[in-house]
Amino acid sequence: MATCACEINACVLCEDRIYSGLSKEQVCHIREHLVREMYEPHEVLFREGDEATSLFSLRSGQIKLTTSMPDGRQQILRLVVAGQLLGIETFKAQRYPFTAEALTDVVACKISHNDLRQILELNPAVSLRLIESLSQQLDQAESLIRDLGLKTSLEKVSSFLLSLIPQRGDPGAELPLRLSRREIAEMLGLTEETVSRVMADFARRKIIGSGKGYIRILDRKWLGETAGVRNDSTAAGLRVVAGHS
Amino acid sequence: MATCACEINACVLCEDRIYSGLSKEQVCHIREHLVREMYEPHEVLFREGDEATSLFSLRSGQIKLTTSMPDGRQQILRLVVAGQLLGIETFKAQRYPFTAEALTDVVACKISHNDLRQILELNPAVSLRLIESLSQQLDQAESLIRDLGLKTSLEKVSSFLLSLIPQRGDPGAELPLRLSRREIAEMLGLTEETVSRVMADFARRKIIGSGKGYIRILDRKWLGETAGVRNDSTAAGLRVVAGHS
DNA sequence: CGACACCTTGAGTTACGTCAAAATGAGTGG
DNA sequence: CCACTCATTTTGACGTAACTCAAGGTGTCG
Repeated sequence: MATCACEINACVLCEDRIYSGLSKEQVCHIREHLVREMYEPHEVLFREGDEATSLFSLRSGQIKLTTSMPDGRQQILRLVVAGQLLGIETFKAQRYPFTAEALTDVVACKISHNDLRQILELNPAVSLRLIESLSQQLDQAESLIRDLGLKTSLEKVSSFLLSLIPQRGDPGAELPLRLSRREIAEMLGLTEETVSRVMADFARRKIIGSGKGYIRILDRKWLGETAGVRNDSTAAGLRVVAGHS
Repeated sequence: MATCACEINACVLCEDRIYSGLSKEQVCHIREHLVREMYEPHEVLFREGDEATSLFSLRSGQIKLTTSMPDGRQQILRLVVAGQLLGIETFKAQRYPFTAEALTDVVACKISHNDLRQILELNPAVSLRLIESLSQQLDQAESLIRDLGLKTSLEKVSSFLLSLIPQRGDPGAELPLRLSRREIAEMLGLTEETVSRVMADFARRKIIGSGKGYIRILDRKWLGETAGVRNDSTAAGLRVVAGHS
């Protein structure tokens, strides 16, 4: 146990509990495959099109995944937060389909596809966790598709703001906002000017309070209705329930 | 064995090869969990918001997954083709986040989450296949996000048309087009009028040839450039795949 | 202090949506 | 076969949400 290269316990691949049933030697053997890496804000983990041999599990910090067109237009595909995986898309593919850039200080575990494959064959519990993580990511991606495909700028920004609310914790508290207007725009398929206008409007109407680096949700109900959300319990999924024949 | 309820061999969960290493009794035991179901065009497998207990593996046909806003706006999230899974998003969640509707005659295998969980614990190989399938779906979803977020109507339709080209087979051949203009629009975040105009324009410029129920790609290179396809990979997102039965 | 990145606001433009009407085609029944 | 309906597609004229371009404001850091 003491000889493990990766002794941390805060990411999908590192958690103790998924190794129940394995001997300490086996656990160490697995953990030896994990390489711990650190990044600074704006540091790039890899670029779209780079050859992909590994995937990451984010221990702490935040990462944005972006894709861009030849002329420079950029789209944020996902924000990766602590505990989530990153790059499983490449489990079969050879190249990263997006660029990964740290938004904050980041600690991540890196593991090669081959090593992961080995681990999965050894331990079904890890597979289950991986499948759950992937399902959640897919769900999230579909939610973004919904936002991009059929919402107005007002609705998009509302959805975005709601997604900032943590699952647990005081919903009325100040929420840290790490993304610039430009980045919010790149996430929602808008321009930074439009995002700025909408948020200024929301602030004027006391729907949100905003300061530098943070925002505060003042009228969650209104945001929910505007975003087209029916069931307001979840913040991650932004579930839309159909009422329609 | 001969007593298997599901003797077919054309979906992720049914393939022989993933059961290598298991006894015939075990394979039968697994397959007993699979329920084979058939659907007609326009038949709905389940609706957004329905309680989710099962997932499906599509044996043949095509299914569209849609989500809608309270006022009726609709977005197609994905087209499911033979061999793909459907509804793993609900592996943890309780409700389907989209409506699934058959576009053609459909044969699918249905399995409950619990049964699947049991199978996965028994057999790591099935997990691997599932993870690969999920990775591919995620990749596809991200590609659609990219199209929706940063492309113009021209670029969107180009991407879509390119996605119709089957991986194998004559690229210049007539491609069956099962989707209506409205459905293409719902996929691309456009209106049916815009799709109609763009496609009429393409036809006038001899970029495609179009007839009822099919289209023919005449200038693939131009479409690729317009869609902003990166040189070494094809657009994964709007992969529809020409149907066969 | 100046340099620089970020945000806001305004005025003018445009890509796409909306509304409306006509054209086309498939299905049905006489 | 034609006559009918009904859904889909096309085309046109017009409106508008969001983009573009431009300028000015605000905060941060060396």
